[in-house]
Amino acid sequence: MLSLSKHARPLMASSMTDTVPLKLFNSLTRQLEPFQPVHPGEARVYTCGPTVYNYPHIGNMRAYVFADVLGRTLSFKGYKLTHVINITDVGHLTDDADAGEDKLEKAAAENAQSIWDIARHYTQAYWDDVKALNIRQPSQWSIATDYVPAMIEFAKGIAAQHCYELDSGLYFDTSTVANYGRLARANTDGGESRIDPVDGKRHAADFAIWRKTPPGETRQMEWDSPWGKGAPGWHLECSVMSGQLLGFPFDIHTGGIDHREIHHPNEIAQNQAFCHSDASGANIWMHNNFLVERSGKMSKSSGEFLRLQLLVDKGYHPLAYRMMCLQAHYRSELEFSWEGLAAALVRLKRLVNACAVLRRSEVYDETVLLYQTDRKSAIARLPLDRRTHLLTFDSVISDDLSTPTALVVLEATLGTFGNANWVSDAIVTVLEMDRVMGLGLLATFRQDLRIRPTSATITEPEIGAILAQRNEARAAKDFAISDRLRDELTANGVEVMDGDPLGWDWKLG
RNA sequence: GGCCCGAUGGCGGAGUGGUUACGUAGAGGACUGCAAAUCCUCGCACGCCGGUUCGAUUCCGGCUCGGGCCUCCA
Repeated sequence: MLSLSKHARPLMASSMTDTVPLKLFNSLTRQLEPFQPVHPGEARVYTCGPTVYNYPHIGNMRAYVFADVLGRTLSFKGYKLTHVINITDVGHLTDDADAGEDKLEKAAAENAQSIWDIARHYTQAYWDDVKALNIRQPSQWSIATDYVPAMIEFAKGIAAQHCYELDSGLYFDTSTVANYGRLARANTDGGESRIDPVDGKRHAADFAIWRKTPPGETRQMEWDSPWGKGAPGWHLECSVMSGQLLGFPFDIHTGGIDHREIHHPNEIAQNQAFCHSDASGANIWMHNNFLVERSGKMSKSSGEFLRLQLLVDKGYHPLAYRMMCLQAHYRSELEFSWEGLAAALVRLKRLVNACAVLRRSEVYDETVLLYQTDRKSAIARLPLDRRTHLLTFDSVISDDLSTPTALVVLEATLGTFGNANWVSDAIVTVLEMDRVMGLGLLATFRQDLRIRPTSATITEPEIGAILAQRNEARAAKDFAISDRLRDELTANGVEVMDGDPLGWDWKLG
């Protein structure tokens, strides 16, 4: 049992207007920093989104669960959140050199479809996963191809002072900005590259701002520009969309830790050039660590990879994966295993089970209504000792989004609501905490978590019929028949649970 | 070759200069016709070698192993 008092703040400071300061780890400084909004009372966040040339794997989705928890926390802390996630539907290369093939063009060629159809299809697949993981809709999805004219304007603005043109495109000279690569802490001079550099580049780290279509070729996605027909370099889009939609400087830029080394340093260089400033464009840069899998299934290039739908096919509710993500800190690597996913599902089931007691209360509807219409007064009505739990939760989540400990606080808090008179307090507390965790604890029923594995052959009506027969046999104390029927269900992957309102569940693994 | 990170119980994963979360799995008990579900209780760990210290899993150094980035990648 976690010691709640260890995290609790003195009640003296317990007015909800005086919340714990939010501290976040800034990759730029590699330390925790208090969140101080650029615009008072507001939080503007930009998240590097997916490239839609393939299905997202669950490792990709960890980044958006993280960004979601960040956004939810900012809302929880009372900031007016503007969150932008981009959809990259252009500008990814498959080859080593900057002049290589575009991943979308390649996918279109392999599938004999229009590149635009491919992008639409995988964008929808991504949005399906977003929804299934209870990731909140951002204020805006920015689609890269909608911003190509803006990208060209941006490039024109920095071209003279910071760029040079080669046959293959317009390149950014990284020596023209101060402290290039400081985010990555990379020594850009040392070492030998394993990659053949593009001929003519002034520095190995220089990158494409505009990629020209090779002479004689025509691409499905290409635009006219002062540097000829072609497509924008993929670093350009994030600078343009974040700057246009959030304004420089904005508060927080998030992405996977892989972006810390190349993409974000390049984005920062572009921002510096555009703003004529040494500032990076965002006050805080945050990076989530990877989901790792020992057999390397997390790499798309290896062919088969773990999709959220595969988890569902095997009988795991998507929120079990969200739970799995929340159990680890976003800056730690997280090891994926089916055993670990099963553990997360069981934990989620038990939490939902505990919350089901609250939902059956006669004060449930009115309490939820009160919370939804006037959240602040619903919280203000909590007795002081009850409100302390929320302060504890606040201090934990405000400590660089410590979701693993926040989960423990949530569970420990639920455990203290033993008295029937505290049900409405418990409901308000759970609603408030789940606002951040996003597990849908009071929106999900136990039966929602009972996902039919695709391998199951027996149908739900058949299960119901057998269970009815079994109950008859049990009533007649004919346990031989009763046990035979249960064995039959077990053989079909069904677990019978007599003392559980649900009655039965699919067996996993 | 360069840069960076990690190593905690069966598995996952927090955290800490001294009393070492939590989940899941496992054990015992309650309940059950018997199980399961549920509830209660309980084991189980800090990679190796040195150093600093009264005391190190926690700080420092070395080693081993693992991972990431250097090319698109969450």
